[in-house]
Amino acid sequence: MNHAIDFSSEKKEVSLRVTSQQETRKRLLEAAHHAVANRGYEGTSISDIVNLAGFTKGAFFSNFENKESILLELMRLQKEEDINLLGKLIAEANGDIAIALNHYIASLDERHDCAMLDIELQLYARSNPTFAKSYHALQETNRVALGQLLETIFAMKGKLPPIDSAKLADLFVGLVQGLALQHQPNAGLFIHLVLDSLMATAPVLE
Amino acid sequence: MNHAIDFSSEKKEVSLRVTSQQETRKRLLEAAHHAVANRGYEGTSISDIVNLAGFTKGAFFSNFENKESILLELMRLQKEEDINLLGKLIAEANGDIAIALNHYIASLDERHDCAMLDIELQLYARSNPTFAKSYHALQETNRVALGQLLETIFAMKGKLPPIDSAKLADLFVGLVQGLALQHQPNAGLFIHLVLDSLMATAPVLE
Amino acid sequence: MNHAIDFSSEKKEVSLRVTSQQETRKRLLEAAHHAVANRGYEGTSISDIVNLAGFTKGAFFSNFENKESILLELMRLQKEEDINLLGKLIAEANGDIAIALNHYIASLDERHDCAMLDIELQLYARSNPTFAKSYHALQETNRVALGQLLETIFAMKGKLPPIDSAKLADLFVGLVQGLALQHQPNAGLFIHLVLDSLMATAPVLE
Amino acid sequence: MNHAIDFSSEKKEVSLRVTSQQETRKRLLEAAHHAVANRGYEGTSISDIVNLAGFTKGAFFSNFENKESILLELMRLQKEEDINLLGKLIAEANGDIAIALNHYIASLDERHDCAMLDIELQLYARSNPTFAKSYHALQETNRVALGQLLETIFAMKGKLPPIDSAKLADLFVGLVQGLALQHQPNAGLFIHLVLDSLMATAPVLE
DNA sequence: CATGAATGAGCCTTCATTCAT
DNA sequence: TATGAATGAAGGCTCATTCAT
Repeated sequence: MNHAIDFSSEKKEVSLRVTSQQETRKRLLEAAHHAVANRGYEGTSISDIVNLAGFTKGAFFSNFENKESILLELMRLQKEEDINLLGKLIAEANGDIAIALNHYIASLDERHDCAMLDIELQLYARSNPTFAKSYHALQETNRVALGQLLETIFAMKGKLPPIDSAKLADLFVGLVQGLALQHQPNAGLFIHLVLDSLMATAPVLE
Repeated sequence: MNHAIDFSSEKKEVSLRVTSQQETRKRLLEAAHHAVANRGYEGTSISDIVNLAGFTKGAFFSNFENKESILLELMRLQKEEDINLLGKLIAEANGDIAIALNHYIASLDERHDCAMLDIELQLYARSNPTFAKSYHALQETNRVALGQLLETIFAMKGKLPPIDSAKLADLFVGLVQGLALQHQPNAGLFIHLVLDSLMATAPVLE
Repeated sequence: MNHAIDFSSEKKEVSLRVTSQQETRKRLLEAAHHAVANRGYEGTSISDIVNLAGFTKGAFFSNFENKESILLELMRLQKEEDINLLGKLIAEANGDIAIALNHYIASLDERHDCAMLDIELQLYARSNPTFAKSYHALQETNRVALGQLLETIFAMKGKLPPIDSAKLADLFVGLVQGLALQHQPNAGLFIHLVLDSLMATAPVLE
Repeated sequence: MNHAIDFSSEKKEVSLRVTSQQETRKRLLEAAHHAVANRGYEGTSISDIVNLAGFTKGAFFSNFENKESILLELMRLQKEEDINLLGKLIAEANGDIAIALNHYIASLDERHDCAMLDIELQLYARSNPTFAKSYHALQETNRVALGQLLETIFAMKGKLPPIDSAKLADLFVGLVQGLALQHQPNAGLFIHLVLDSLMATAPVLE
């Protein structure tokens, strides 16, 4: 589920290859994801995106209304993917929720671009109330789901989270983003450490 | 030590007042600090800065070589201030290091602009290796100081940090930045919660 | 002979109906006529035209070589129609040429789009000598016909036009276009007023 | 009062010459006047204007907020000039109003660019209600002044205008613009012809 | 023939930077 | 030193045109 793209493909190959619009759109989104995660929204020009994707500017505007709209789309995909990933990991864990969490944390390291994109989305939301509204609405879904997952894990150990589960999710997300910002190589380890000690010191359930 | 500026001062007053070059420079830096923290580096134009400071573009280029150099200066001041603040709190705590930490955490909420600026500095470092080098060098000093402070606090409770003290500082800083990014109102509380549980579960010293 | 088009027809109906190429071409021309008359040549995009006509861009380029060529065609049709209208009115007037002129003037109000298109054609001719040549050639035919009509009318009142009949036509056309430009609601009245007073003060024939 | 500019000056000379901002603004306005009159508003790019004036695009935006605003300014100047010219001619005529009118008509031939600009302004007003409002407000002043002038001239011959004086002005302006559109070399003559015959056939005053 | 995605030139505009004052 | 007009390189976006389907 890593977003690193193989940008080795040449423009020539691209124009020879039959690219359906869906394919074009997907490639533009991938390129935008990569570029925005690495250079920021303002630091990424539409030229950057289309060059990375192997297209020209016109292709961008055939697929997106304007620069902001690709960020909105990126946000939707990102949040959707986040939620789906969490759901899938829980489902696959077959009841062993701890495994789901382990996998989720492990995936965070592999999805550094996603964390950076999320930071950019958050920053962009400052300057755009409409965008902020969409962002926070989607974020809320994720927050609740993650909160429930964490609460369940606490419960499995017979513990009650020390704070409201949604707030616990906030703390978790904050930690994840802050560590991503530092390119912290030990992010997963740190997160485990924090969660484990929070769990160890949490009050016993009932 | 809050960077909120009083922008109520009128341009007229400014030109009447004799503004030494030092004063001009300081005001430009304050304005830049505020603007960059709130709108990002790319989102802040030199016009924004000089308007906020009550000057014109010429004043900017009389005091700074270019746009990037004001960010470098901002970074130096920011890191210097961070280190000084920590030192001062420790000194003022009169041996009760825990109080120093409490004050430091309490100050984080009041210094949201600083946290946001730090995030911007971190992001800008991505695109500029020279800048990155300066940034990380200064950051390292802070990291070590903070690490030692944390280690001392653990020691006072007879505990050994579960990870290397510098890494503990990384974790701390990551958490602080991540929560700032969210405008998390419970940031201080969350940080205390994490530190307390880490301390509680840490191995006993010796 | 008004060019207002019924744009209520839906795209769906269009694609169900078998549209011969002639039909497609005609609809595109009508749409272009309307759009150019109301928004100007530069202000009308090919998208505007095809949307108005219920087609897509491909249809446009299947029927016209480029954007300019539809204007050329529009010009041909416009001038042809002008001439035919004049001829028809004269024929229908059954010898009473004054009635023909009255009808012609009355028709001007109904053909505001045509007058506006003519203005656009005239303006476009500035920037395109080839186009200008075609335009003026066709215009000349009309000018002569109109001049003869006016001369005949003067003659019926026993008068000689105060200026060369072709120039009289220029004056007439100028007045018509200038009033169209203003969306002058009294255009017909003004034209009659001018013609009548010119006729009243014209020298007696022979 | 002709707007034809000497564009022979080279860019080099310009940058050597001390150009005050007022001078720059004036040159840009002259260039825009010329370009818009000859190529239309849509057909004139900001590049065209600044090249003609011997500046770069940045100079344009240092002097005008955007492309539309230079047109607004052009309109103000144009209408102001129109009104002033009329006023001046009347004043200079020393009671012989007919001379004022003669001069006014004579000036029309020399101010072809102004007539063409006015046509562009009129056309642009179609697509911009705000602009249209300003335009028509200014136009109204001119219309009334011109109407009174015409009425006075009729009165001097002991005649009453056959239509309301403001409408007479509309007719006059319409004729002027229509003839300008054709680049009619005999415009002045035609206008005199029309006015004279209208006057000759007008009802006697009282 | 018609579709509509992609191209690419060109447009309006912003903004860091220069420089004469 | 501070001013602010002018520069010039990008950037976002539009649109006539092409072409595979």
